[in-house]
Amino acid sequence: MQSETIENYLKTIYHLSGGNGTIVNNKQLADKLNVIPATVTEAVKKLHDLKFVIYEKSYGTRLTALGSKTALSIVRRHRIWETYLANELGFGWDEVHEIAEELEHIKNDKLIRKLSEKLGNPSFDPHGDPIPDEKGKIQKSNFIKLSEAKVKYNCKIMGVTDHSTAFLKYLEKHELIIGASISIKIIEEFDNSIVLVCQKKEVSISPKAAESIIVEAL
Amino acid sequence: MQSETIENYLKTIYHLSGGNGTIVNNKQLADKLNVIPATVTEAVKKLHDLKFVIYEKSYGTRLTALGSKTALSIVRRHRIWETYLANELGFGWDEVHEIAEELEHIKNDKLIRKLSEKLGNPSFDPHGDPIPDEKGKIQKSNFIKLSEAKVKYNCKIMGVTDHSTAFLKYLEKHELIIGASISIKIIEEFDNSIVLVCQKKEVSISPKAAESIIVEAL
DNA sequence: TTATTATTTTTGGTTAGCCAAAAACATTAT
DNA sequence: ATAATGTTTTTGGCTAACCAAAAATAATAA
Ligand SMILES: [Mn+2]
Ligand SMILES: [Mn+2]
Ligand SMILES: [Mn+2]
Ligand SMILES: [Mn+2]
Repeated sequence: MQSETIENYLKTIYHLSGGNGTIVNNKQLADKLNVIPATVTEAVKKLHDLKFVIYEKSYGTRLTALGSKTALSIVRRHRIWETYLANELGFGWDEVHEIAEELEHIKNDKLIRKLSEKLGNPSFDPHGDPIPDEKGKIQKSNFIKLSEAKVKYNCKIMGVTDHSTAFLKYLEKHELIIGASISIKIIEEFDNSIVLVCQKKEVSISPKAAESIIVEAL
Repeated sequence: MQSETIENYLKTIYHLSGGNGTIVNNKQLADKLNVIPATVTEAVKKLHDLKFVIYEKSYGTRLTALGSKTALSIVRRHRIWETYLANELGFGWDEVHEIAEELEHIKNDKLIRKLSEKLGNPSFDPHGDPIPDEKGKIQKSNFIKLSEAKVKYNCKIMGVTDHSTAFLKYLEKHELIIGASISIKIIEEFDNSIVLVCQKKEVSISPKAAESIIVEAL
């Protein structure tokens, strides 16, 4: 079985490559995993030997089919746990990521299946991220970034791409939570800030924040 | 924070010493932890340096107050998870131990508190073992081994001391589950086997099995 | 008490994961 | 094209956990 370290590498490569097989470089991995690039060099060599990635010296690393499948199963475990912690145990969406970061490494298929069933086999986690199914298939959506929405659009908040506590707390304060309906009132010409209505209240959102909010245009 | 290895040592020392501060020797630990005695020697030296145990060379090891407190919190996590897996996710009592063996190492007090609350702060796990509270206090009971029960006793099954799948499956087959009411019909003179009635059916139990069943005499 | 057996410790060695510093490559700017 | 900068690799070294084999202790049997 893979170690926790290997699993964290695979998951990180998966995320950095944006889900498709894009090449990832050592610096990016080193930054995300809080190790120095020399450590990454060693690690990706090993992952290559284990057939999880193709590592081309001084160039970069990409997942093989095996690596991709493995990464997806870790992502699945992570997001099932996040959903479980939020929906069944009442944790806030800003708290679940950290705990899931540990729980994701428990390798027991039956456990994940039972959790998933209890949750009604959800396709999205509390941040709106898709949960791969047992085969690794991800339900794809036609969601857009809030920053791409136009004036007068009516949208539903489906997720966030920034998982920081600060950001999530900020959203909560304005009741900008998953599932909330919003309508775009104004997009300021000079700075692209967005004025929208949510729960009958007007809120102004910076373009930076709008970049991190995922919505479905209705 | 303590590593998983250290936690497993502490928990094992706790169990081998029977909960009180009895001295444990290297051979016992080596057997339980599936390592060789030389490895244990190194480990207990380290645990001593960390103030978790008192290790006396060539003699044995016992938990300090700190070690005991730490061990108790691991036991608590283990048993809360076991209860959760059994009661909320529908795992069999023969399946929960193995999974809890991993889950017990997730150190998040809030998580354990939430799980415990959801379960109604139980005092006993699916095997009838007591769950220490946050302070490490164990609710003590006046349970006896079934092998100590006398003829005509009416009892309630409260736990088991053998957690093997084989044994638990055997009990299930005879509907000898936690909470079941039984009455002792006969205790055979020549081999101490016990004939009892459970769910209106007569069952004969070997003295070895009776040693591993914990009951409350009513 | 001496011999035998069991347990414990010491010593030397391994592997996984990490870092620091220096050297080798690549990329970008001038 | 050359210099400056950024990235990657190499080399040497570290710690936590493990094992094997040999030496030292302790416990038990003769
Ligand atoms: Mn992780
Ligand atoms: Mn998520
Ligand atoms: Mn464990
Ligand atoms: Mn138990």
